Amino acid sequence: MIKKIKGTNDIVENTYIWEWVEDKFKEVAKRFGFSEIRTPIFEATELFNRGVGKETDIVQKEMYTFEDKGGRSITLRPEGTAPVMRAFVEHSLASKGLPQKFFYLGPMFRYERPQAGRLRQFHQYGIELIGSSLPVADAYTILVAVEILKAVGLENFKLKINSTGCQKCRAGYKKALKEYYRPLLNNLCDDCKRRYDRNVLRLLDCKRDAEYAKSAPNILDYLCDDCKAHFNELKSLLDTLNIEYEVDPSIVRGLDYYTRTVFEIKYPSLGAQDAIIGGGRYDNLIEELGGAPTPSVGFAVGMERIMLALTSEGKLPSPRGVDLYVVTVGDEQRADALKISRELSKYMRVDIDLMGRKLKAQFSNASRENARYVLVIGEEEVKSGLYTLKRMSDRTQMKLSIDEVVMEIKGKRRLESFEQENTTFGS
RNA sequence: GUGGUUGUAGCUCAAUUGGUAGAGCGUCGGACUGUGGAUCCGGAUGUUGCGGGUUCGAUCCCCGCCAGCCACCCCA
Repeated sequence: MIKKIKGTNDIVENTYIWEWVEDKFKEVAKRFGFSEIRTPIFEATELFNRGVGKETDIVQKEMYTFEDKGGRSITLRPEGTAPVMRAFVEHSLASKGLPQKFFYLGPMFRYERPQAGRLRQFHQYGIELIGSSLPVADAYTILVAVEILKAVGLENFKLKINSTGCQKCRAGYKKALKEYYRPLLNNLCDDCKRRYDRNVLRLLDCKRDAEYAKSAPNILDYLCDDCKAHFNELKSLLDTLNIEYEVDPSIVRGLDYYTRTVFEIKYPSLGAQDAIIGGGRYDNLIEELGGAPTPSVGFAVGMERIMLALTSEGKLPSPRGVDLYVVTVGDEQRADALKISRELSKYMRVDIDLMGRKLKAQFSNASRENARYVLVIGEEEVKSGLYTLKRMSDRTQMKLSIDEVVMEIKGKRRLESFEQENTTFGS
């Protein structure tokens, strides 16, 4: 048997839940003035080297990179921001006026050891607010993130924010960090020893050496006046919105493009993979990709993790069945049933027996599919043009013309000519 | 990539110191000849994850691989 590739997933019985979540997300984003952007699933490798950063784990060890037949180095997108920014630059979208607000939704690829909530092909939903450096843009972005979680019914999440400063103040902070860690170097784990030279900031979120991080210098003490003012205003805007947050100086995030604001939303009961939303500000990214300097903010939501959170909270929607299941008494009515199904499918969701089952089995099938009504077609019905319609919830039956069937099911009005039988079968 | 753990029917799980598989649920059919979720009865389905090894004999022991899960790394 050929099986799915490690770290991938078939979404088969839960597609309706995915649709529901995706619809909520799209709806919220649109309500806040964002419109959808769709970029390719693969890009030139160089985009991520430059955009995400050569020293990040994503680029170092997690990318699905291959050479195509033309000898180009191609990479399956590991995240959504760099491609959106590439498209922004490529289509000169700045000329359409700023800000530009986009949302995206789709599969991302990272070569990692799979776990619950961590797949090699996973799905992210994200938004990008391009063009504004004001703290109100950060607040707006965080607001949308929170609204999205609320829209799907999630409440037990925690927002953590931090500022990583700009290039100016970060330089001073990095220096202070190095000084702090230098005497401790021998006690650090191997990874941290490596990080010391490559990216000192990363030392802060190491779980093994978390003790040292506690008393390390705090980035917030090193922010320049502009960055400090930016961060303070963001906090006061969040306060105004009554959005609860915790300032956590250990949040540095693994992508190199972040400047100033970074934030994470965690859902603590998920275990090790508890980050359901991650985002922040990237004021240098577009310039890095060859565009004019354009500040941006955004975030990404992990769809699989949202699903896990919804499941653990029991907030899953129930599947919607068909409105009407068409049933035939004998084989002779099959053609009529087909014609009637075609007609009624113009007005409602319809299903029909395709297995040649007996009447009883057809009814079982209708209930299993949560059909609201069953339309019985037998000899009498075909002859009279009045069909037996059964409302499954209370087993009420009535004899109706096709027009009347539509009106009953669509619930528009009740006709005088309805001939209620009120018969109940079975039980 | 590192460490640990698990892998039996579609699903959840059984199988006494190694003697070559069973239950519940589901599915299909019947009791019910034009009526569903209940009840009763009956049928079907497994190369016990894959490949080797030890053994007279392996679901059980050993090795390798694959996959899931947990933690690390890191992140959504």
